[in-house]
Amino acid sequence: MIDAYLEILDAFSPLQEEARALIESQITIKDIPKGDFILQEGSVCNHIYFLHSGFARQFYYKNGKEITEWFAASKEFCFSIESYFHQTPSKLMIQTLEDSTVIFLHRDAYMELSKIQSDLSQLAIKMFAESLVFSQRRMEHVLFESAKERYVHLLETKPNIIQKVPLAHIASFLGITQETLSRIRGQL
Amino acid sequence: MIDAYLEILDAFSPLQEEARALIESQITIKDIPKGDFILQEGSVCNHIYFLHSGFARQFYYKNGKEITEWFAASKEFCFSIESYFHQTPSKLMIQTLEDSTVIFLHRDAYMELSKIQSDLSQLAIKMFAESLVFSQRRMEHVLFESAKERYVHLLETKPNIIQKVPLAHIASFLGITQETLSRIRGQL
DNA sequence: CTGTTTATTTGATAAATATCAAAGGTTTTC
DNA sequence: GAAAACCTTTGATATTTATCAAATAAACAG
Repeated sequence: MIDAYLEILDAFSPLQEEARALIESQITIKDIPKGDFILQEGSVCNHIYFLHSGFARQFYYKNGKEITEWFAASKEFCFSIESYFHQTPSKLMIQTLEDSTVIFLHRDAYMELSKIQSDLSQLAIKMFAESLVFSQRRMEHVLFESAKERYVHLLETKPNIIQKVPLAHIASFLGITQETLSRIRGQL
Repeated sequence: MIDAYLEILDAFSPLQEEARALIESQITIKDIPKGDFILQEGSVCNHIYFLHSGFARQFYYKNGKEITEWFAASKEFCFSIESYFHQTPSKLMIQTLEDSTVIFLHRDAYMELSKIQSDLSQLAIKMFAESLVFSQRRMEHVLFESAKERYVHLLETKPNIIQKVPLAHIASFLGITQETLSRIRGQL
């Protein structure tokens, strides 16, 4: 399990033996049943989470409504960007939608180690850079595409999400109401 | 001029003498007259730009229309995230709106130095992390606020931009038409 | 199974914003 | 300082999406 994890990290940025050993020393693995929270509202996000298996949803409350920010599928990462970097209580919650196995990489330990092991700092740079590019692209979609185009785009790039997740969650992720999404579906 | 620049970097993440000297060895300074491009469409973004003085606009073409992505005021940074990280031709252009003095920090040199000098890698992590938080916040505004709320927010947080920049540029940044923005202004 | 909760669809209407067209204002330029 | 270029406002109308209300459909618990 840990090997697969290290391989995925290595694909972001190459890791030598020493870096791998340091990461291994700073992770914990937990089984989290369906419906439980990986990250709860109000607690500080002190880890980067990796879903070895399972599926999770990241969401928060805005004017009393649940807003889905994104999903994490098997072999993907998630964390609360703002809470992690600013060390503030998280508005974001991360909840499993299936029984999941999650690898926790501890922030402070990692930060310290990244100061003395450059493979680790290069990995962090690469991961945050990719998140930035992703965030940037999503912004373009939200600004310039209609609800229908955004839905079709999600359908094409992440069909598994649409199968697994209730329509209301997808609608809030797309920034539209569930009624509108239902009508869009009807047109396709 | 370089001292002020190093101070601003240092405020992101502390830099020792060695790190400062390495940065100093990798920067170039250029005066760029009003209307000239700091980054042209199609070229690869190989630097992080810092406006020592002046003012610039970042924009790209979408369906034949200019879309303003953001501005860089005096003492601020800019670059094309996607071109810089993926080393692809830039869709984004950065054009000065006033005579400007710009400090160029070279990417490859910086990346190499950051492998051997941890202050530099920590600085990169901090800067990209801040960009991520910023990008995240902007996403929330775009998803949940009306055109009017977004304009008021910009007015409150960056009044200088609204003074300096033609309405059409602000409208495209906000993701609305200039007619709508003009009507919003009329209501305030 | 069968009732109960939860998720999805449908309908009627309202609000926000875009689009197209044109009229006024400002600057810039020679 | 007049013409040209550019920027901003205004008006009429169309489109997209939200909102409120209700009807189905699907999933779930006992």
